[in-house]
Amino acid sequence: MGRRKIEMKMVTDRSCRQVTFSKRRTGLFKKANELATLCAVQIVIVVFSPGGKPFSFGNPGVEPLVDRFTNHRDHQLPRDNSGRRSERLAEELNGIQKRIQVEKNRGDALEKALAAAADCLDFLIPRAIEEMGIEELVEMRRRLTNLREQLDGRAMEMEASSTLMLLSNRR
Amino acid sequence: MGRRKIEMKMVTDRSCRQVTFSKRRTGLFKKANELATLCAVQIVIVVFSPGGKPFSFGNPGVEPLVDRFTNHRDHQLPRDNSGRRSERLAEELNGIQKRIQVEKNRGDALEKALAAAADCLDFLIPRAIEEMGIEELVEMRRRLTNLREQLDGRAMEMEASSTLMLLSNRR
DNA sequence: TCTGCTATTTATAACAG
DNA sequence: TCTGTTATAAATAGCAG
Repeated sequence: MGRRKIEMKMVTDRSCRQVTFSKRRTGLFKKANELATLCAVQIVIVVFSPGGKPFSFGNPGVEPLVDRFTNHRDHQLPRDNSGRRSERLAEELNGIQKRIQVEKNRGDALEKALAAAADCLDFLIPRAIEEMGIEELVEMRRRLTNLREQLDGRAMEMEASSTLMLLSNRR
Repeated sequence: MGRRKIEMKMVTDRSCRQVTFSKRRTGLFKKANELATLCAVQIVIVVFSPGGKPFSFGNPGVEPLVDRFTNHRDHQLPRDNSGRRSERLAEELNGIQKRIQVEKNRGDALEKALAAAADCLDFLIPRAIEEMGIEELVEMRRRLTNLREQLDGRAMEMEASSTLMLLSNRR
């Protein structure tokens, strides 16, 4: 899909990897947005960057990042190419807009993460958690611990179905 | 990306929508898998089909659905097109294989869901849950309840950032 | 309804600034 | 390090069976 075909294994160069991550993350979120739009379905994605920073996409939720970044060419920051009276003013404005954009992005990302968390919550803990007593919490802990052990061990491949069956009954 | 360009709005025909969903979901999961492989990052996707069925992809986790379903063409069910001695036998076999396939699909789907759940778990509850004491569990419940209330009300749009800030500090 | 086939559109790897 | 461009690889819309 680029100038040449690439091997499907980890990109060794840090810098290239970061670039690849950014581009492909954008592409993935765009695809997710299209899927959500075309098929009217709910979707959530959470991905951690090579640096460990979380990025997320969710639908429904606020307008997807993708669109925001794809369609708003006219929101470009002012260039210092015309009148000179505005030079300093423009610079200041530039700074302010940048900060606003940063905050906006942060808010969007976190909101998406929250939506993701909530969806996961629904998945893991089907019924109202606020009604749980201590005993149930303990039981939940046991269940989650179990789940984690199963996963960490990766030894579950063979008996997956039985374990999974149990889990499935919770939905 | 197909024979002709399509409008980015909900596909009105039910049948077409289902097909589009299946194809694009596969594509999305493949992209996600590539991103995870190329950049060595964790990722989780949960999407609900038009029919409301959950599909999920997670890395790390067990082998992706995509590969499993993409590569096993040879597992097709037998057709009743040849010898007649085997007619009844074939029918029976057919039934059995169908049941196996159903169970396999079910297992695969659940396995995926499990992986997704585990990833979400990491997201919500960063440190080892098995070490949590009762007090911490209670605190966790409080936090989760809070989260749910925020979401259910959807009244959070404006003050999202503050709430979200809290969540973000957990990473 | 599901699987496979291509004409096309879309995503992106390598570059360039 | 970020942003934009372009040649090319990859995804997929509409069909066909």
